[in-house]
Amino acid sequence: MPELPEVENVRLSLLPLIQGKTITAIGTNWEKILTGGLAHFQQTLVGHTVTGLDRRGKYLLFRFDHGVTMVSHLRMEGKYQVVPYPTVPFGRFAHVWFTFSDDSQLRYHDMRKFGRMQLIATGQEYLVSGLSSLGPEPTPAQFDLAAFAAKLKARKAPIKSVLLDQTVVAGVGNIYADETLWQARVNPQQPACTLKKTEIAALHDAIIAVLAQSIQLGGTSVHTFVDATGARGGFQDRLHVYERQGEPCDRCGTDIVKIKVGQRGTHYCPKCQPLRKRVIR
DNA sequence: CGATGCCTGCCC
DNA sequence: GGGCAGGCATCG
Repeated sequence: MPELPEVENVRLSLLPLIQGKTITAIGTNWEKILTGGLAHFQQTLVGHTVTGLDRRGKYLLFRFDHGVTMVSHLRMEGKYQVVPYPTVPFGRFAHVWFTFSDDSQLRYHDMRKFGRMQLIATGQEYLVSGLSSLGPEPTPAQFDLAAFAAKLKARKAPIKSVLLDQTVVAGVGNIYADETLWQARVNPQQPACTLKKTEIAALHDAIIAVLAQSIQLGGTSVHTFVDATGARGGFQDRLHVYERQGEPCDRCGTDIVKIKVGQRGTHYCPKCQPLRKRVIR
């Protein structure tokens, strides 16, 4: 499912539904999602109150009143929902549920069971694998152009693969990698270390702009994404290349093509985003 | 680094 | 039945 803009919209929609609520029970039918096991979650969280909900990259950070944070990653298909009563029928893919003292219930749905939750002391989030080495948030204040350029210079891999590396910049996934490369007119297979200074700057700016615009529009619902209220996003109507193979490029009319880069489906315009072959002699 | 596993559904 | 799907950890 979700890349940074989708996770941010989950955060925005979910926070008002759970803030100030106290957990009275926790259940699961797929314990593997709960790192450390169900009993650990019950012992740590029951009787405690949600004070906030933060996000870092694609990770959600549920804050509790006793200095505990629940780190939650939705991976491909994870979704949160809040129902008013525990008696509301469970969907087939509800795998974890948190009951609150007002009888409402937070439910985690995950068709593919890839998502994971784990508990950590607030302030020690850097110990969680994935969060420990996460790159900067893609915002003007956090995402430094010179540092980005230095990271690209050190990598021979295709730029598309490097954008998916969360240690380079946090929150870009398969949709936004393709979209930001189209915006910056960079070929996804171009070795990262061969990008020109102007291309790096264009890509840096595109990452900031595209993700911010998608957050504003509620994220991208091209497959199944919905926020905590069940609302779809709006950015799927602004996609230029993702899953548009065979359709004309919005800039030049050339057919968008789909290839594989690092085992991931990759969409681009062969005319606007030409691959610069290394000049041999 | 690239490849594989984790899961289930869907589309060909 | 095979291949693919908004991701990441964990191998070699």
